[in-house]
Amino acid sequence: MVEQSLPPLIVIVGPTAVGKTEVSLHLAEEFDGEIVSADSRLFYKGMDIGTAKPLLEERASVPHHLIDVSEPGETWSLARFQQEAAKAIASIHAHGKLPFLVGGSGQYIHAVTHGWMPPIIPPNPILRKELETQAEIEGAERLHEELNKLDPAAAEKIDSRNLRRTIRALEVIRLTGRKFSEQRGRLQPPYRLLTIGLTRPRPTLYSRVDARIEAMFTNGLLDEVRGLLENGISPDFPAMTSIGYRDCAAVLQGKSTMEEAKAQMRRVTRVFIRRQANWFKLSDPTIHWFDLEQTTEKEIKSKIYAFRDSQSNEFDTTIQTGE
RNA sequence: GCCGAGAUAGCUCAGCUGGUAGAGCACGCGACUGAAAAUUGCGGUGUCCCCAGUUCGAUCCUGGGUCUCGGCA
Repeated sequence: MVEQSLPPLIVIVGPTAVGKTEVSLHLAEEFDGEIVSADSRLFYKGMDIGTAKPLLEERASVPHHLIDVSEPGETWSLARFQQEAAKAIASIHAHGKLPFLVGGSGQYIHAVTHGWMPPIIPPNPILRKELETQAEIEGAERLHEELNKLDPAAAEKIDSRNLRRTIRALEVIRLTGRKFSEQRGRLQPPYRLLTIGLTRPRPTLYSRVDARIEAMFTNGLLDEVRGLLENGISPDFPAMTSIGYRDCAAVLQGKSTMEEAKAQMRRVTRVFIRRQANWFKLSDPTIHWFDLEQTTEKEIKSKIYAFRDSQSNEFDTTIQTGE
């Protein structure tokens, strides 16, 4: 059996503020594991409070990967994450440890667990800017029509006003001369997977978020943002689209109040939680869900023990499921 | 107590000369293959404060009541 030779990977997913950090730390300790972060906001140095980054003390007990690995001015991407994550996982396997891929960035997790092979065309900022300008003048729909002529299959899958995705598709087509829809590949992931989903009832999640936002401010979120701005981190950088940072920048500039910032953060975080649920669905048969309001870590651990000792793919339905 | 304004979706409010109602936000559901904590599509919701009257028909007009807000006492 080919599958039996595949190295194991534990994936831990769930919405923001569900408690992934705490649980995954305990699990990694229990199983002598290391954590690979699958969170698009934890790469950046100096963005700690607003991103709810695991504390240094927490990271001391278990090795962490892909946290604090770049400056806030850098732009990450799906492909870069995929490569870095694969590297980190491989090195963990190489020294005989169990890797835990932990995070809430749905697209990034999927890329790993579903073996996505995005088109190999890197972003072209100049072309993107050009297309953005064109969209401003002629409207996003016009670009979408253009895409529809070049690649109807891609256009059908992208909402006509979704400029981001329309531009990416056009970018790939222009730079390769081939259709975008024909350049998205998919392989079997090279791991034996166990995906664990952590959840809590929405109302609980929402009130945890509210409490967390309050704590962020007491812990100095405004100072953190002030520091970033003073270091020349422009609010335009992708890293600054992290929830709360621009809101805090507005407070610092006297454009809004702290209460307004908090309220905005509460709203946006709730919307974020709902969007995350689109990637991690309770109905997904490949995810083993645990409601942290009513399960103990012991139950999760025994699931992982069973997985680790079984050596088979019985836990992993990803392989069988086509889509 | 008097005068004025108001009472419509969970919230803030819109509703032309009477034909049982709508926008934003919230909330729910979806898409996502090198910017993803990004970007984006779809959706439901209502004793139109209560009672009576006029009318073929009242959220809208008339009378009464209740409550809220402001001003004056």
